[in-house]
Amino acid sequence: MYALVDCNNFYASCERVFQPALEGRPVIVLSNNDGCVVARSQEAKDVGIAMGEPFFKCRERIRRHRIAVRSSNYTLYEDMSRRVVQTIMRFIPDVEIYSIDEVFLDLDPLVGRDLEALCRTTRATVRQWTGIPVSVGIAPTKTLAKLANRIAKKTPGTDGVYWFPAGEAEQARVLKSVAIEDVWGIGRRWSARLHALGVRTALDLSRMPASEVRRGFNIVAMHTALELRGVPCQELEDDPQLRQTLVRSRSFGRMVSSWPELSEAIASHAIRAAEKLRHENARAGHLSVFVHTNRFREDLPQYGGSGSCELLPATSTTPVILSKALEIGQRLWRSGFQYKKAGVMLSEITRGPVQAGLFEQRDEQRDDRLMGTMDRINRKMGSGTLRPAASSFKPQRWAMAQDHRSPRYTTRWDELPRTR
DNA sequence: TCTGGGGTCCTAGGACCC
DNA sequence: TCTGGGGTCCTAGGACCC
Repeated sequence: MYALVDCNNFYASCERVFQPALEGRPVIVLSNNDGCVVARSQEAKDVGIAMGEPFFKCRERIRRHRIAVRSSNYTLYEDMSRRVVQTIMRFIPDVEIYSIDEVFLDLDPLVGRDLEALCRTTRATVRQWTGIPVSVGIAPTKTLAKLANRIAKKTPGTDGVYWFPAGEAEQARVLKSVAIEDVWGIGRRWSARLHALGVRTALDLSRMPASEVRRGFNIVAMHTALELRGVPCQELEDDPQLRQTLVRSRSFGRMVSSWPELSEAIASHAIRAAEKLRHENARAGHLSVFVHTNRFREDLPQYGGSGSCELLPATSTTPVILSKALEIGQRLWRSGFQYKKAGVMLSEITRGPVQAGLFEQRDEQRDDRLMGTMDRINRKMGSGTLRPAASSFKPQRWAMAQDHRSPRYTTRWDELPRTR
């Protein structure tokens, strides 16, 4: 048996924990750069603010409905997420952290106990200790736990916890109530194709022959269909694997065209990517860099490109990654374009011993000591205290717009919440 | 004027091997 | 008229997720 715990309107709920005056009011949270709406309180959903809607297109409705607007504050959300998981683990220790606001739980080791009561206690405690409301779905497969969670959220009588029923007739009734596009793993494209085949609900998909799903779509879709029938195809992944890629990229607050400005943006992404890599105790064997213009500005000339190189030996040393990223960036840069976005991607990520390069001159142990020292100083004195000169020292034109950010209440001494 | 960022997995096809 | 059989690796593109 699996449970899925999903935080309700997570980012909006985080904002409310520290500003209770927002309770009962519509709240939205914007993406990086204050570009799009990425989270909405129930009240904001009710007045028709869509997920992913560009901010500038809903300004009028925001004013009319007195919607509270926040820039995204990932420092706060990540810390709140950690607190929610820790609280859950007090009750149910076998967890898979699926996303910033979702956790799968393995209930099998607790069999014999009153699982529903346990889930209700967990839910109430998370609310009490962190302030975050969550919903819980319980079912024999992950796909059904997702579906059950959705029902827990939408059905007032469930009080936030829903157990997928055991009886066949009852199961069919529930599956029939879920539209195919609301099934986990079925996106827009596949929904359209399934509709064309007359498959409109979760029940319809569960009744399709597995071989037909396999042939018409792929093995992932087949697993989804089987899981809807109660056949588990995905296990709990409680041992986090090493990531495969690490990307740092941003749209610019304003477009830039000069190489010095573009290079600063690339430099800051390379620096942050290398830091993140070291934080995960890993190294990368491949680096790529991309830049592109604003695709929405059809009146302007468009250009985009990417380039890459091997990192041999695999490394997490900032100066190495930075200088190679800038070399690639310089090759990509063309004058006469207005750039909107740049990014750096690290891949072939490994941990542990690395294959040395035959002709490499660098002293890697010295590099590691230097980076370790730099990271420790930055941890103690504040991020960016020590940094390469290639990054900028002043707020720049390309810096991210973030006009509505709340304080980092839980991670900065000078931003602690105050009672008055 | 303003349009996010970060991930995973699968498949098909081409290049190459013996 | 008929033109082998069995593999691996890489990449691009397409799907999905939050």
